[in-house]
Amino acid sequence: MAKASDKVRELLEREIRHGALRPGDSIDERSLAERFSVSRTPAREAILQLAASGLVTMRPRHGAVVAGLEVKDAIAMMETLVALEGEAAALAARRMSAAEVEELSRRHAESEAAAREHDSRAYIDLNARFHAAIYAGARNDYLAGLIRNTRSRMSFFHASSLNQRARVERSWDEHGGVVRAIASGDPAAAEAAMRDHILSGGRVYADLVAAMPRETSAG
Amino acid sequence: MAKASDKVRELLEREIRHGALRPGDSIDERSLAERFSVSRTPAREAILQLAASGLVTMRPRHGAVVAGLEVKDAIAMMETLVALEGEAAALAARRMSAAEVEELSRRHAESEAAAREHDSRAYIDLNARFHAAIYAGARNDYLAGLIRNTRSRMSFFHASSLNQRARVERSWDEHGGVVRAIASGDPAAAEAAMRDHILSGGRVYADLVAAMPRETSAG
DNA sequence: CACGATTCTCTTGTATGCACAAACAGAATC
DNA sequence: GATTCTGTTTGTGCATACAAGAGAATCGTG
Repeated sequence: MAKASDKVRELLEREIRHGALRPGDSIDERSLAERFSVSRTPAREAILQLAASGLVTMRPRHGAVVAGLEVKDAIAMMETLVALEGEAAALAARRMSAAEVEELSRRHAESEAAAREHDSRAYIDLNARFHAAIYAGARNDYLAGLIRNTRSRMSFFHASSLNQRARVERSWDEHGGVVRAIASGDPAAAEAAMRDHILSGGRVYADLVAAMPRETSAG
Repeated sequence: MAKASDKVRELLEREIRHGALRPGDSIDERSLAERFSVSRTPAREAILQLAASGLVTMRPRHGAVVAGLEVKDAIAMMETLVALEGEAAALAARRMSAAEVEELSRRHAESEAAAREHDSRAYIDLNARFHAAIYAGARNDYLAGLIRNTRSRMSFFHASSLNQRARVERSWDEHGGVVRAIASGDPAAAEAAMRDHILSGGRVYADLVAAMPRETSAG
C-alpha cells in the first residue's frame, strides 16, 4: 500500500473537490485521523501538503480551514488561466505535428454530436480531452501543470460552465475556431481564439462566483 | 518565535537557492534535524512542504533530493515565464494609475546610474523592485504568485543573468521600452517589450542551463 | 570464484505522549 | 449590567518511541 499520508491527502482532496467539505469548514487533525483510521501524523502531513498547494489555509496555532476564494482571487485566477491557455494554444499551433493536428481535428468533429444534443455529461469529458490534446501539443509540461493546478483550484465549485446546457454548443463552436487556427499554423490566431474561448466560459464562471455566499478570507 | 518547521523550511530554502545545496544532493531527515537542532518532525514537515512546491523531489521510502532541472524543464519554465511576465506587463499597462506610472518611471530613471556603471549587485536589487512594481500594477496576485514561484524554481543556479556585466545595461534599456509602453497605455506593446526583455535574459540563462552538468532526473 | 539468499543496518513512515498557546466560559468586580 | 481576569478546555506543535521497507554486506553454496 502507498503511504497513508498520501491516501489521506488524496481522499481529503476528493472530498474538498466534490464539495463534501465546503470552504470555511475547519479541519482538525484528530477527527481527520479518526475518520481515516490513522494517527495524527499522516493526517497532519496531508493537511500540510494541501496547504502548500493552496487548497486549505492554515493560521498558526489555529488549524486549517478549507480555503475559500474571494471574488477577487477567483477573477485573478480566471484572468491568469486565460493567459496560460492562450499561450498553450499558441505553442500548440507552432509545434503540433500534422498527425496530431489531424487527430485533434477528427476528435473535434466526432464530438459535434454530443454538442448538438447538449449532452453536457459526455461533452465535459470530450472537452477535457480536447484541452489535454492542446497541452500535449504545446510541448511544455510546466505550463500544462500550471494550467491543471489553476483549474483544479477553481473547480471548488464543481460547476463547470459546461453544465449550462446552452454553453455546450457554443463551446464546441469556439473549439472549432481554435482547431482551424492551429491547423493553419497561426499561433496568434490560435491564442486569440483560445483566449476568447476561455473567457467565454469564464463569464459563466463569473456569474457563479459572484453568486457565491460570503467566502472565508484567507488571512 | 515562529514555528520551528517554518524556520527549517525557510533556511533550507535559502541554502538551496544560494547553492549550498546543489541539485541531486540528498537530504535526510535526521541530519537535517540535527543541523537545525530540532527533532525529526519539523524537519520532515519542512521537506514535505518544499516537495510540494517542487524544490525537492521525493521518492517514497527513499527520501528527498534537491530537485534538479532537466534542460527540457528549464526551457519550459523559461518559456512559461515569458508568457506570464508578458501578461503581467499587459495588465499593468491597462491598470496602473498615473501616480504608479510616474513612480515606475522615476525609479527607472534613478536606476540608470547603476546600469551604466555595470553595478550588478545594485542593479539586481533595482531590477527586482522594477518587476515587483509591474506585478503590483497588474492587480493580479495569483499571476504574481505564479511568476514568483517560477522564478524561485529557476534560481537554483544562483546565476541571475544580471551577473553578466554586459547584460545589465541592456536590461536597463529594455526596461525603458517597457516603461514607455506602459506609460502610453499600450498593453500589446508592453507585453511585447516585456516578452523580449525576459527572453533576452533567458538566452543568457539558456547558456547557463546548457552548460550544466548532467542533472538528476526527477522520476 | 561467482552468484544468490539471508541478515543486518539504516532510513523512512507511523504512533503516541507532552507542553504550550489560544479560545471559551464563568465568576468577580467596577 | 458590562467588562475583565482567570481557570479550563481544546487542539496544535514538537519530541520521541516503534514498525517496516529498502539497500548493503556477509555468509553459504554451487
